[in-house]
Amino acid sequence: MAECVPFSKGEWDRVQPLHEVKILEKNELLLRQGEICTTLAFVVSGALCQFRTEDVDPYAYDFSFEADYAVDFASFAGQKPSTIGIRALRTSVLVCISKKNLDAAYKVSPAFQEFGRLMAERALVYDDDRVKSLLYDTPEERYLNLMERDPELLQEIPLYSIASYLGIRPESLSRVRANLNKKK
Amino acid sequence: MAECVPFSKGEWDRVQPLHEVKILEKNELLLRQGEICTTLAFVVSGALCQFRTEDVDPYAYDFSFEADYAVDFASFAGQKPSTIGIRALRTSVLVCISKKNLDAAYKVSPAFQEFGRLMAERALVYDDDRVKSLLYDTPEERYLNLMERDPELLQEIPLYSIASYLGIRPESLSRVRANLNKKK
DNA sequence: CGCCAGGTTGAAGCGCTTCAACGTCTGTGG
DNA sequence: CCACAGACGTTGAAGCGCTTCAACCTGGCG
Repeated sequence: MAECVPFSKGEWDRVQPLHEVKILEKNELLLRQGEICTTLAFVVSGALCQFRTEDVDPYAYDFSFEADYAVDFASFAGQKPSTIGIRALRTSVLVCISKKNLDAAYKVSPAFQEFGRLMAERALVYDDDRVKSLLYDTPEERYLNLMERDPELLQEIPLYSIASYLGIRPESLSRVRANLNKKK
Repeated sequence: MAECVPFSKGEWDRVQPLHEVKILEKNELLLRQGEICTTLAFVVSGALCQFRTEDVDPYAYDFSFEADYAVDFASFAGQKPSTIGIRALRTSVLVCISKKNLDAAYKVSPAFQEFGRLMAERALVYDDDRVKSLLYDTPEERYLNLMERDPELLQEIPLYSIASYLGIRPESLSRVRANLNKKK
């Protein structure tokens, strides 16, 4: 975490205690849909998914893998009710910081400001890609891209969650996969 | 610009000269697709659109209205060729800062760091909404939302650009609109 | 064993696309 | 001033891809 930004020793000592390590078992919730998201979680290991419960099937809106952040940012930044929940797909180790502590960290550490900016920018590039992918790529292409990003995912979470991330129905994903098998 | 972040007088004096005001006439390009995006532009007035030229029709990927930023962020941050172009939809007044100057500004001003972070976070919430909208909303709903955000847009840019922003073909948008007229 | 969750497959339906024709408006040149 | 061309939008008809609904299969588990 500290490698990419030049923290001074003093800064790091003040900022580090504001964090908290949290371990989530598989299927445990980091955030319940409708609650205010008070915690920003950095995924040290494991994987989480953000989902909506309105729909019949648990609807996966996004995944967070190692070195990603897991958060409903709109809820966290604006301190308003979240529109999604967050659940651990596997046992996951998180480094968490509360909204209050994060604001405090930003106050005492310019380097942490920079770090926060870089993280937001990285997330921005990711979201940008996702928008492009939803606009321009076929479900099959989106599926192949996701598999490339995390091949193990397939072994651990139901296909209907993957389908919802891709923006299609489970049955359609099933056919996409059948098609890919035929091609090979 | 300075209102939302506590710039000290000295900081602001050092950062302000790094910016440059630019005026773009209608249809003038801020960025040509394939070039490296070297400039971050804040839209003081006017409107721009980000588009791809691969497609037959100019494909609008996103719009930038007043108080938005116009930039291919992936290209700007990574200094690699852009996948989109940026064009003025109307005569637009921009406050620009180059990648080099922005990095310099971040170095001399912690308040500017914070400002940058807040801007990235705002863009993040926007992109997040867009992803949700593409996943969950119908083209008709997306159309109504866009019209609410900038009703004048309709008068100034071709419908086929709006269609591509929504992720549908011009003919489909035409039918959506015909449908809405019938309903009223 | 029997149940249930997850996945696949088939058939029908629907929404967006594709292609083609036509309408309208605007600008341009004879 | 009219004629014509080109850009933009609309409309119709056919096609295709994803959805919907229903049936069925499989593996895990009480």
